[in-house]
Amino acid sequence: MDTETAEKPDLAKSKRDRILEAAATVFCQDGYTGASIDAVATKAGVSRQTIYNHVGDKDGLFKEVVAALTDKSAAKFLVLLEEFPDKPEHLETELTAFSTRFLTHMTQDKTSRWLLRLAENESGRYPELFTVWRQYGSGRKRSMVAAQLSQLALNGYLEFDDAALAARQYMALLTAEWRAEFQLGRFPSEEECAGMAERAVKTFLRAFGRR
Amino acid sequence: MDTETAEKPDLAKSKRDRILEAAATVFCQDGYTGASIDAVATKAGVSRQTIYNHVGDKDGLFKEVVAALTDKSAAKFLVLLEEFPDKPEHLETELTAFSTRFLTHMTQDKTSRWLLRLAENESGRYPELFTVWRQYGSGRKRSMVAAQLSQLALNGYLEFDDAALAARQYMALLTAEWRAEFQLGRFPSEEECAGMAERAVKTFLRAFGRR
DNA sequence: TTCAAGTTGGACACTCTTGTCCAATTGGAC
DNA sequence: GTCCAATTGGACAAGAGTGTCCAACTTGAA
Repeated sequence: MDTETAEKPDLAKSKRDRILEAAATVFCQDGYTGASIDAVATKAGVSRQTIYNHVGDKDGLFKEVVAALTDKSAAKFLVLLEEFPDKPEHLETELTAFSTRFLTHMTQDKTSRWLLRLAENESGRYPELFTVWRQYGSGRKRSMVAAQLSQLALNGYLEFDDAALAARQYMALLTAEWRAEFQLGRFPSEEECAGMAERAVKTFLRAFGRR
Repeated sequence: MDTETAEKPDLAKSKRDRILEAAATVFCQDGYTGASIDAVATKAGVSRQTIYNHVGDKDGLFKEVVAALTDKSAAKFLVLLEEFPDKPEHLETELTAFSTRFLTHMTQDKTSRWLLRLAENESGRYPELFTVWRQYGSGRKRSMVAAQLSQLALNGYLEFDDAALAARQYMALLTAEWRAEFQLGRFPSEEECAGMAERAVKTFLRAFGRR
């Protein structure tokens, strides 16, 4: 109360979690070089030494953060994917509903946004980071989406030659407006996500829907 | 010859240009915080003091770089846009040809790639940088593309409700594969750009081409 | 030649960061 | 209460970066 830290020590969580969470924020905000261990320490409400005890050095901290975020994000996406429509009654409606949840997750979920930012920003410094992210993160997601789209095609809802390409284009359309407009600090509300998803799905179905 | 600098002092250019060019490279590679004036100086083949004489301080250097890149990129795009098909004989062929050049420019031209990277990475530190870039850079380009697409629609080649949305989705489709696959250091060859452009245009026309 | 402007490299003070060390403190298990 | 491990805060050396100062040097023009 008397200290000036308006941060969120957020007790109840383990020190380790608090460190990783704070580190994710700081890394994403300031980049690898700009991030200071001290900033992480104060944000986590922890002494600097404790961080060194847990993760060794700055590199270790960074890698732990990426690993943790990757796992978390993958788990969440798996849950999300279960709602992908199999044999929809109204394809457009149901695909839009799924897309809305997907986009909301990508844009609002801290984990996903952090990971995306880290992968895009620090890929120069950590080439393997981009590779891993592409393989386990976006790549894995895309191939899962491709599988779902294939099923829809098999069931006669869609028409395309290349499922992987369709999945890529689906995701590009879904994030088109977000990338152009929001990207920076602010991020879209759920209503805005719904609008973007609706417009993306409409175009996607114009291209790939059964004629 | 006897020095170990494998860099490119690139005489003949004015000192100022060499400084800005080197600074662009370093800023994009290492980010704002990670970039050091010394690195810029040696890369430009110039003494550190000279940089301070020209641009004041690090902030000034950064802003000069962004301004220079913005101007350069805008000028190049204007030239490029003149080749956008007005009344094409074969829409798909001609739109693909333009898209190939557009994508090649975006992915291979150092200026564009640097600017895109800077805008995406440093928008946290310089919110107005993202704003300016969106307004004069990507936003301006998109609205020009939208105008061209409107003309095609008016001439009976395309069908859509919202030209701005169509332009956004066009650009998203165009860059879909690049964002997913390349992004990092490596960038696509002209043949790869042609392939990506072809696939993007095909989908775009499936969605918006005259039935 | 002489002058002036630009340039150079080196030295400098200052700040910030990393990573280490350590003595003091805490807090839970027994 | 006692013990033990984790934690804390502070001090510290080493390194890197910024921005300033300045004396020496180029270079082209008057």
